[in-house]
Amino acid sequence: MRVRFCPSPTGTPHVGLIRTALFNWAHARRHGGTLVFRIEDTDAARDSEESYQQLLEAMRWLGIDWDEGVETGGPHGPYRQSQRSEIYADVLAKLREAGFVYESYSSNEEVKARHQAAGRDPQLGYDNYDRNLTSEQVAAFRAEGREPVLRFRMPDEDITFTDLVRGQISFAAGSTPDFVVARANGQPLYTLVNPVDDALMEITDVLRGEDLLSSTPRQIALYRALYAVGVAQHLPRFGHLPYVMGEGNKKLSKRDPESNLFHHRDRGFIPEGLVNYLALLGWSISADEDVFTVDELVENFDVTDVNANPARFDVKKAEAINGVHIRRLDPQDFRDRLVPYLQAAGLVGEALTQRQAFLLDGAAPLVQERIALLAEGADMMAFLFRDDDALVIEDKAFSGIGQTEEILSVLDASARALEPVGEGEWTTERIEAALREALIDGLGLKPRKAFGAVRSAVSGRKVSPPLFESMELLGRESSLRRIARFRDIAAQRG
RNA sequence: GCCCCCAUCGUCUAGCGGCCUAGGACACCGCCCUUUCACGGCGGCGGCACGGGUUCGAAUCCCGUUGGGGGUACCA
Repeated sequence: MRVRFCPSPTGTPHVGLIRTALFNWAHARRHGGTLVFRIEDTDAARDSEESYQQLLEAMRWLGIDWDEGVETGGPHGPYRQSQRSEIYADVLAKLREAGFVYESYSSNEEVKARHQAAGRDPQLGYDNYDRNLTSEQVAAFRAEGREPVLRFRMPDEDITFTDLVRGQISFAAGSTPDFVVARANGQPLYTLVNPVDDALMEITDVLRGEDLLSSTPRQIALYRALYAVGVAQHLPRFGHLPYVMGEGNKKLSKRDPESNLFHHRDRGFIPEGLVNYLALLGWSISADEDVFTVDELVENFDVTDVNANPARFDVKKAEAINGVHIRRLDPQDFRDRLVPYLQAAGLVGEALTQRQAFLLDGAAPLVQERIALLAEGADMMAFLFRDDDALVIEDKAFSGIGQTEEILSVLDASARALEPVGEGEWTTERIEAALREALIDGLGLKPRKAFGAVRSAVSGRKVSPPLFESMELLGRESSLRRIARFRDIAAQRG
């Protein structure tokens, strides 16, 4: 089995595209097949090197590896279509010689005019007019300086195939007009190049987006012609994967940030989580479980189980799945993965200082259970990395912790209780005991209220990692200092 | 217009003629746990688009309707 993923490098990687890559990969891996990674850059106006690099980055980040193709090479290279011009010219010559392809001089306007003159719907596509031009007509067009495109002559027969995900699909003879395979300047188009390379690279299974479903009859007809001229050995199987939708009933747009794979990475999705979620778009591993590993995906994936209907990308669910995978991470691994997010947030530099490493080591286990995205984790522990006096106190930190008077008394009692706790005994247990005695027993407060003010003082927020643990990490001096500072701010606030 | 695809809770799905008074997950709403937020546990809300067939029996098969999507390029 030989499978391929062949994106054209336009724009930043779209989650729908990556899902296609993932399914192709899973399909190949499941059956011990070969995955070919080819780049379809035949449209110089739209393709970019940057996009190509992003494609590589996306694949590597998610662990979608390929056996043959760009960067890795293989027996059927080159794998960038922009470097395969001679091959296409050669195939085109064979096709012309065998009469499968002909010169077409009609402009769109002329086609439309002919439809109108004949009383047909002008919206109809190409009318196959140039199929049998006489040599005089050709000479006349040439004399006008017109350059012909090359069209493929569609056979006059129904085309039926069995789609791996949709079952049997038929297109009636005549429903697909002759199509252009090469521009007037000789440049071959996707319509030619895609099946030609699939044939040359001996692809057996074509898994692609639903948007290409209606071009399949052209593909199959061309394949038969390629077979006739000795370029193709056999027709591949086709499977058309459903769309990934956005809000409403629209295909997830490239302009929608959610369509951007890297947007999700930046927010803190981990490959394990995103792969899991992406696989859930159109496929499921079982009736009552939807969290699984890549290995489980490979073990269980079957294209014929893929749903034919489009799936909406649900960020909430994606995050929930990601959260489960984050919790499954080995603590050390989780800690390490947080670093880039701490850096992106400007909380730490290129290399961690000893103090920063200490804080991260201590805080990572505290946040691992409570987040769904890595960026959330960095954000939640941000207060530890700030200077005491630079800590931002959020407005919300004042809500739900009582009136000013009450806040001050809680803070004063806390400070009094904590002062006697020495540097050497500054542990979670001692801090909790001291605070409980002073606030719960002493002031008779409910825990919820009692620790709220201290939390706000220490973290500047209403929500934080566990308080006593956080204070131990922060240290005695910082903790007391923050309590004092918050007291001042609260007093001033009135 | 024409061609093609699709149709189960709000969302992703299980279901391939009886196991379905339709199962799970996310979201949402309660409750429990609890130093906040989470996690975890328990419970709730909520769906087979419609109409005809076929069959002893239909979410499942067939036809139609409606609705959605895609194609109809010298883009891929």
